[in-house]
Amino acid sequence: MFQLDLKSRESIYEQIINQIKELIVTGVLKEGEKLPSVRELSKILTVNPNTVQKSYRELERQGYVYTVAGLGCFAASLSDIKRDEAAVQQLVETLRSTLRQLTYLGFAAEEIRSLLNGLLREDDQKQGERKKGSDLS
Amino acid sequence: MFQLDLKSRESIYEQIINQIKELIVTGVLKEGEKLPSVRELSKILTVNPNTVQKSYRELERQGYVYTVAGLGCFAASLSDIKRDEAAVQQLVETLRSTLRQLTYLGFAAEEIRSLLNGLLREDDQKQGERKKGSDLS
Amino acid sequence: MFQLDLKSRESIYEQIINQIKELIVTGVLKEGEKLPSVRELSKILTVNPNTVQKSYRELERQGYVYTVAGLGCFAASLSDIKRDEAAVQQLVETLRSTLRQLTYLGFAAEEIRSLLNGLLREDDQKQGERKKGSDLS
Amino acid sequence: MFQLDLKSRESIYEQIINQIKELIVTGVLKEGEKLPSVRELSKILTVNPNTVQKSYRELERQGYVYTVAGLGCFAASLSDIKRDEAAVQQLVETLRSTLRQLTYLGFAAEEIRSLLNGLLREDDQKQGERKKGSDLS
DNA sequence: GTGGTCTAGACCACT
DNA sequence: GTGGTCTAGACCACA
Repeated sequence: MFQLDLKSRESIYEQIINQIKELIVTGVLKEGEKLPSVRELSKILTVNPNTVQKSYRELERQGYVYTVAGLGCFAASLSDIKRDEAAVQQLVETLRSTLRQLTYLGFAAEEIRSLLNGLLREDDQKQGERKKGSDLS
Repeated sequence: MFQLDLKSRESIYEQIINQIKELIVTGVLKEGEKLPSVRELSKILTVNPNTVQKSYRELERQGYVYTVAGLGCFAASLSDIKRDEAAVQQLVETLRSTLRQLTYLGFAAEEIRSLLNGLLREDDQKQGERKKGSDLS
Repeated sequence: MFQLDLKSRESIYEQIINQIKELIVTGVLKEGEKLPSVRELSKILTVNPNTVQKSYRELERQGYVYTVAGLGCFAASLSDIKRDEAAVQQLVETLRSTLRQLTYLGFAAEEIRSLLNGLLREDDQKQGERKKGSDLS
Repeated sequence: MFQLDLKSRESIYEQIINQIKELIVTGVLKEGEKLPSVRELSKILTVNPNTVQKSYRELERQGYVYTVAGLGCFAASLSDIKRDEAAVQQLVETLRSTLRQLTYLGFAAEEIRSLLNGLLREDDQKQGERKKGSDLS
């Protein structure tokens, strides 16, 4: 279910967050479904419960899950996910910066475009979209 | 010359690196031109000299500048910039992750494509390219 | 009869307590009327019987209901409700804190006053008071 | 500078958050001013550094402070404070619930109104407002 | 059993 | 020095 990479520069709790987001967004974890308990998941991943806890709290803050003390943590409805404008802006800023770094490294505009198209196609497949994603234009 | 944002999540030395890279790649700092000394720049930015030092070291490692002991630090030729494969891989990974985050937030493939096209156009203009960049496809 | 919100931050047993208090204070549950048994209510709400049990105990402690062994739990007279000074102090403290939070968020005194007047009017209506509640002054 | 009440039902990190909010909103901590470091404050309060850390992170998330790794934590501009709609809604819900509890305890509408007016006057004084706060109407 | 909070350490990158 | 992350425990209230 989970794949942690301890060597990654992404911190453990961020990896947990992202993997759970993926499970929820792709519909593997359906609305109302219970997530493993903090202690369970911490054992599965052989990480400290506090680390899992931190991930769950952040997921709740962003609206991906809701928590009932004494019962557990449950997947929220996709419509509950908060499209926090500040968060979006930060992602866009990251994109902008990363793209710039690539041009600094000598990538031509064409190379970047084909690279991005590759990445977008990956995503399309992962989302299991039937309709073919249109090209950037 | 410089705009540091202390409130940014990006560390100070990274901001310095990126801004100098920008100056070099856009041709504002021409090949062989001298950069301000570590002490000068640290005063200008009211930043710890160690921080500037670290930035210069990293810039040299990546081939953007070269250092002549006793003389200072100079902009290198654009052709000297090392296209470090590891660095590229990391950037691609960042792109992949960021794009995924956007889909988690409910952005449709269409929205992301148009967002990226916008960012690429920005870059095109910044690079001062005459020919219009083609769209992603 | 009951509306539990599992996603609420309020614990389940508190929600039960408050909803029963509401039924009693508004006269829906009249003096001497029997409440559903712990088991019944726990089934209705699909909640752990211990949770309902805890709510009933607390309601009894506060004088809202009385229990007759072997018969069940009954709504008490409104005059039996204990105006527990400690509880009142705690509620006042909560009010104080909440109002302060609002000022921290930049709410002007005016805004808070009009907000409160709105809430008080809601209450007036719920209580079915004929005479119009006077404004805060 | 700080007054922690270990016996309070409010958790330690929440108390820290609220006291710092107060210092910032009342202008005791001015924009750009440095807060005590996590370790410093933890020693002053004889609490664990992690507890202070948790408070600082939450304050940053809400826009009250900004953080520069390696430098410290600084008071943000009052205009940066995020008036998160969800947070406001929750506060209003708390108010509504608390007011209802009071009526359950037998408080008449008039009693509650005079209680609230008392609390609002406290706030007015604390804010050091010159102009007399108008009454609720 | 569950999550929530807290302590007491440790290591890392950045200034 | 600073904040950020993580581990290894503990205690509490709630279900």
